[in-house]
Amino acid sequence: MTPTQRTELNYNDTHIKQRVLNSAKDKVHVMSKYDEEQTYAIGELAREFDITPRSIRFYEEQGLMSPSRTGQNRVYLNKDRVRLKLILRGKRLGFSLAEVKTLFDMYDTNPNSAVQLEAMLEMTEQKRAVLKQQLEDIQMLMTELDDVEARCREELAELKRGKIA
Amino acid sequence: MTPTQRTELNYNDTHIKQRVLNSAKDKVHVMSKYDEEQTYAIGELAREFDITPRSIRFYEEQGLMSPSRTGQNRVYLNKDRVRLKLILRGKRLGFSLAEVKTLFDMYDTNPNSAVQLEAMLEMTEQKRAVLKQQLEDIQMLMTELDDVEARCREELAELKRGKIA
DNA sequence: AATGTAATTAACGTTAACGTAAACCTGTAC
DNA sequence: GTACAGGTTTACGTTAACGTTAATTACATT
Repeated sequence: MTPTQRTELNYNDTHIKQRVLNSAKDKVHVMSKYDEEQTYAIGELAREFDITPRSIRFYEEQGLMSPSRTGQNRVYLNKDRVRLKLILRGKRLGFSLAEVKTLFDMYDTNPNSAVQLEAMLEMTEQKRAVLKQQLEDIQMLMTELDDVEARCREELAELKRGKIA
Repeated sequence: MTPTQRTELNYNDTHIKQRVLNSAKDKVHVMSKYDEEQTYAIGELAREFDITPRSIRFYEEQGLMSPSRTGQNRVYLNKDRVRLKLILRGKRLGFSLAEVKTLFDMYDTNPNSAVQLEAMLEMTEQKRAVLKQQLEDIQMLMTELDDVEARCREELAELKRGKIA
């Protein structure tokens, strides 16, 4: 509903993902001054992603994020911000919050179990099928939009040439 | 949610449909044998598209379709079936029924007004933007799925070689 | 005549994803 | 000190898109 106003800043997340992956493993990680992480307040994130603080708190309540605290105030790190971004992307694709959560849970879980891995593979297969269907739908709708637009422009042209009016 | 268990038995109902059509007792129009349109009962459409009759009635209640009647029973023609298909496609793409309705309304409205045409063009532009965003999202998600899947397969292979377990 | 199958309207119930209001704390600006 | 901008929890309200009886009708088969 709200106008899309953000399409950039997608490439440098590769770093972040790396770090997420790493910091997941080594709990012994010692921070140097140079990788002191940036923090965000709930309002900042809300503004950045054009949602309300209420939504962010709701996602937490549903077990999709768990930011740290300063006293009783929530403090978000980069990994939280990435999570939020993933949540919103999932939503845009029509995933429910519950589905996003199970994806997160699988991703977070120790993947060194064959069962887990098999489950994960099955899940990705399913999603892939859904995505493929959506792609087809989108393409059909696009060409339909092309048609409609073409007809519109044509009729407009005729109107302007006074042929009808 | 319900497992798809029916894709056949759509052709041999023609008898029943014939009778339904005839008992409709055309007001003036006399049909030749060659332009008799196929008709569908609500249950048939429901089965074909794997939804419930309730949903179809709901779409009608929301002004998205207006099938004809035989007595108090709904009778669907091909155009209604097409409409239904469009509704479902819209839904798969994340459109609300209200949005689908406005699209239908615009499409149905006499397009010989410049205002209407301009509005239509604007609308298609907006939708196109949304679709473009969805395409990007889907592509990103696809490659992410690829990554996850690759990692899974790799770890599985290691497991089987007994390197870990 | 009785049974079964598919349809109908009417109306209340349900779930997801928040919105909204109330009542509260808390650090900084003036 | 006080105003205020931001944060907090708790809890009830809301909307979309149906689900789910219930009570009734009509046609077909046995």
